[in-house]
Amino acid sequence: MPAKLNLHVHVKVNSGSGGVRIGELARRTGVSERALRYYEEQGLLSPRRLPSGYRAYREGDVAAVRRIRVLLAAGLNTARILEVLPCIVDDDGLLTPGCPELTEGLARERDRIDEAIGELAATRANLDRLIAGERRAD
DNA sequence: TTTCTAACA
DNA sequence: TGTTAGAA
Repeated sequence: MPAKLNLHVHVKVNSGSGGVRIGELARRTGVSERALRYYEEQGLLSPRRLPSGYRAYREGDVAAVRRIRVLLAAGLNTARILEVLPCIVDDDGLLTPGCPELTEGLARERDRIDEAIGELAATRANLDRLIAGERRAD
């Protein structure tokens, strides 16, 4: 039998209400309200405002926040995420580079991390020697 | 009760 | 990012 690929096209658009408020979005994503407001400041989210001044998020923002978290966890800063987001393809939670140039850019981010790891490893080695009371050979 | 902005013992 | 004060 052919591979079973279940494509849940949850086209669940907004419920009739005015939108998701920050408290609920925070609960549903596990991200603090503080962080959600920060993402907005960085241009990563742009909820509309209710006459009360309260932020009204769209249902899709739940997934948007998850994407942001994945990217942050990958070491990208908010500025980088802002420019990279439009090239990201989200297949039900699976994020993949949508543009070829993005893949290259991310590979360089990885190299940058490798360098950092190398420097930390060297620093740790120096610390080990210091702890062991190793004496220089001169 | 919830959210908002602004600011930091 | 957390936390918090003061207001709506």
